[in-house]
Amino acid sequence: MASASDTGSGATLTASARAIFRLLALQGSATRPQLGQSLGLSRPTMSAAMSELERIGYVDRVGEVQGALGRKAAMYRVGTAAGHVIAVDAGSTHIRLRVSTIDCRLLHSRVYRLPSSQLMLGAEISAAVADEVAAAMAVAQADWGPLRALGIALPSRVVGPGEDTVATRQDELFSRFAPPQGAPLILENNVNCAAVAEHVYGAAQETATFAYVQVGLKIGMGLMLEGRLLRGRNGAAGEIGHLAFPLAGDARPEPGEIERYMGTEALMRRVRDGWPAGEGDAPADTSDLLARAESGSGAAQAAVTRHAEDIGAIVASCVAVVDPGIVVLGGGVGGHPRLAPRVEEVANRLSYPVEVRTSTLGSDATVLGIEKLVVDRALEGLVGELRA
Amino acid sequence: MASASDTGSGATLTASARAIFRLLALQGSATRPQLGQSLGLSRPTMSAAMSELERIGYVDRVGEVQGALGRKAAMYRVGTAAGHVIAVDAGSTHIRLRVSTIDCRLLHSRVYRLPSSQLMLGAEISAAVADEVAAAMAVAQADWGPLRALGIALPSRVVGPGEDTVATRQDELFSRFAPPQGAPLILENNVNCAAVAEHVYGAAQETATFAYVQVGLKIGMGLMLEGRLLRGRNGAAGEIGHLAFPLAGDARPEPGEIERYMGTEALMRRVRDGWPAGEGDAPADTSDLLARAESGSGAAQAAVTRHAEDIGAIVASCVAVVDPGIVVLGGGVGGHPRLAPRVEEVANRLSYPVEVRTSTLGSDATVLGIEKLVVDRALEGLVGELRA
DNA sequence: CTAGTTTGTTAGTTACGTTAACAAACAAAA
DNA sequence: TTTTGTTTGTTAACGTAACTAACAAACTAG
Repeated sequence: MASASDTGSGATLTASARAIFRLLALQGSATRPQLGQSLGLSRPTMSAAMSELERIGYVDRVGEVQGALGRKAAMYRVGTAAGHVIAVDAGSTHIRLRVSTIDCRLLHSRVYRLPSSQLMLGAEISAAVADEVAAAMAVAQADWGPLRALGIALPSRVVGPGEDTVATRQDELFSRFAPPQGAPLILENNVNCAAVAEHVYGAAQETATFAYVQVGLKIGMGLMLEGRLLRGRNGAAGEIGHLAFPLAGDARPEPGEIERYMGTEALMRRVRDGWPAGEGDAPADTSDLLARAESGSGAAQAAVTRHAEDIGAIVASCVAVVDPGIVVLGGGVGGHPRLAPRVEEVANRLSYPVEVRTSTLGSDATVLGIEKLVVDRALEGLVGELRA
Repeated sequence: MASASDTGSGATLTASARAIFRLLALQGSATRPQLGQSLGLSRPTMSAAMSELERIGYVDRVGEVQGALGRKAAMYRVGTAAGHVIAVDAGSTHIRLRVSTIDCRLLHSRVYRLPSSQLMLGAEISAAVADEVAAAMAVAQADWGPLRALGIALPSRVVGPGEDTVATRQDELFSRFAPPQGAPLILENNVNCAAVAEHVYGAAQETATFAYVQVGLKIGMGLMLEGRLLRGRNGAAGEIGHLAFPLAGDARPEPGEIERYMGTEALMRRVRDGWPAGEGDAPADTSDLLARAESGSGAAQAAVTRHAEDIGAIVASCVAVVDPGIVVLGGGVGGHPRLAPRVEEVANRLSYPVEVRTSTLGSDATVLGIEKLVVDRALEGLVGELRA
C-alpha cells in the first residue's frame, strides 16, 4: 500500500478505521452495523477497525440496541482519547465560549458580558478572551481528553498567517491573549461563523450553496458555496459594506458608503428626519421601530419597507455575482421576519430567482458556527486528511 | 479492496494506473520514471500499470529519452483508445470548433462565420452547430479513437437538466441540432469558458482564484474560485449586468440597467453626446474611440477613462462580494490595455486589494476554455472518478 | 424447545501495493 | 576496448487491508 504518511496527531489507522471514526464523529453515535452499512464495509473489517479504535480510546462502547429480531447490536460513540475543542465568539458585547467533544457534545459553556461595548477588536476583548480561555482550561476534566483545537470568531476580516494581518487588525486579538501551545488555532470572521451555523442548525440545512446576509449595526455577508465557506484573497469575501455606492450615471461612489447608509445609525436618522408630525415621537431605536411597525404604525411600516427594499437591492447585487439561490437574512434588523418578503420581491425583480428566508438562530449562532469549524479542523487533524 | 464500481466507459484499472493515465493526459507526455516519481510509485508498480495501459491502448510508447547517464527512459503519451473530444464555441458571429485528444492535441479545427450576427441563441446558430459537428464527425480518422464527450459554449445562462431551461433559452440550441448519442454533452456559458482559458493559458495561470470580467457589447463575469468554476443556482453567477443600478439613496434600481449602461451602444451614445465641437466628428465605434485615445485625442482619452472608472466601480462591487484578489479584463472594450490601470485604481480605492490584468488571449479563448472543460469531463469518465 | 434472524469472529483469499535482487542499456573513465 | 558506475525495467517474494465463506453467539417468535 502507498505509505500512509501520518500527520503526527492521528495514530496509524487503516483507511476504513479513519472513515468509521469520522462518520461517528459527525453522526454523534451509531451502532456497528449502521456504520458498516453506511460505509459499505464488511463485518470482519468492522471488527478489526472497531477493536483498533477502541484500543486507542478513540471510540467507546456505550450500550447495545435490540432490533426487531436477532442479536443486539453494539452502540458506539467517540471516546475520551479523541479529546475536546474550545470555541469562542469574541463579540463586541459578549464573549461566548463552548467546550465540546469532537462529536459536538457540550462539555462546558459560558457567556461573559463585556463591561463596555467594543466597536473594534482591541485590548479589552483580547483580555476577556484570555481570561475565559484560561478559566475553561482550568476546569478541564480528565475525561475531556486532550485539547485538539481552539477556534475564535472575530468581528473583523481574517486572513491566513502569510497575509497582511495588519490591515485586518486581527492581530489585536493577541495583544493580551497568548493561544495555548500544542493545539491548532483557527480564526474566522463572525459573520462567516453565523453562516456555518445556519447551514448546520438553522435555515439553510438542506442546501450546500447559500448566502447569509447580516443587517444590523453594520452589514455583512457569509458565503457558503458548494458546502465550503468562501473567504477570498484578503478575507474580504462577503464584505458587502464595500459595494460601490452610490452607483449611478452621475454619482461618484465612495468607499464603505453602503455600510454607513445601511447601518442602524443612518437608518434611524432617516427615520427621524422623515417622521410625520401626526405620529408622535419618532422611534428611539431599531427595535422600537420594528415593534411599532408590528403594532400598526403606518410611518414605521413605510420606513421598514423602504429599508427592506434597500436590502433587496443589495441582495440583488449579490445574486448577480454569485447566484446563491437562497439568502438567509439575519442580524438585529435583518433578522426580523417582516423584512424577508419584500427583500425577496425586490431581489427577484432586479436579478435572478432567490428564496429569502429569515434566520432561525439566536445569539448563539456565531459560537455554534465556530464550534463546527473547529470540530471539523480537529477531525481533519485526527484522521490526517490530505485533501487535494 | 472496496469494489471499484466501474462507470461503464473506463475498463477495470487499478488506482495507480488511473492516476498515471490522468497525469499523462494533463501533462501531454512524460517518461516512465517521471510519472513514477510524480506519483510516488515504485518501478514494479509502474511496470504493471504501464503494460496494462498499453495493452488496452490508453497509452502509447512514443520514443526514448537519454538522460545524462544510464539507460534510456521510455516516453509515453495518451493512446488512440483514449479517444477524442469535440469542443464548439457557438458565438454570435462565429462558430469555432476544435477536435482534440484527451491530452489536448489538436486533431482538427474550423471557424465558420455566421451569415448574420445573432443577438440571441436561436435556430440560425443551432443549424450552424449541427452542420459543423456533423462535418467534424464525418472527417474523423480511425486513429482518433472513440468520441468521448462533446462540449458547447453558449452565449446564454446554462443550468443543469433538472432546472428551468426555458428561462435560460439554452434549449434553443437543440431546435436544429441533435447531439450525437453515446458521448456526454457539456454546455457552458461562453464567459465562463473564457475564464477557464485565462486560467489554463492566459493571464491567470498561477492563481486558483480570480474573476474574468468581459466588457464589450454586453458585460459579464466568470468566477474561478479555488480552481472551480462558480455557476450558481440558476447558472447566473457572474451575470453582473444585473447588479442593482442605479443604486443611491434616492434612485430606484431597474433590472438589467447596468448591462444597458455599460454596453457599447450606451457608451457610444454618451461619447457622442459629450463630444466637444473642437475635436471634429465623434468616434464611429468603440475601436475608433480606443484608437483615438491611443493617438492622443483628449476627448477620447477622457471618455475611455470615464468608462474605466465605471468598470472600476463594478469590479469593486464584485471584489466586495467574492474578493478574488485578481481580475482579468477582457472583451472588445475591456480587453484594451489602456483600461486596466484606472480600473485597478478605482477598485482598490473603493474596496479591497485587487490586481487588475488585461486578457492575453484572443478570440480563441472561448473554444480553448470549452475544450479544457470537455477534456476534463472525458477524463473523469475514463478514470471513473466519483468525487465527494 | 426449535427455527429463523441478526451480530460478531475466525479462517482463507484476493488485490495491489511494497522491497530486494538482478538484467539490460547506456556514458564516462581507465 | 574494457571496465565501472548509473539508470531503467523486470522478476520474485512479501505485506497490508480489504474481501467472502463459514461458524458461533445472542436474540425473537412460534
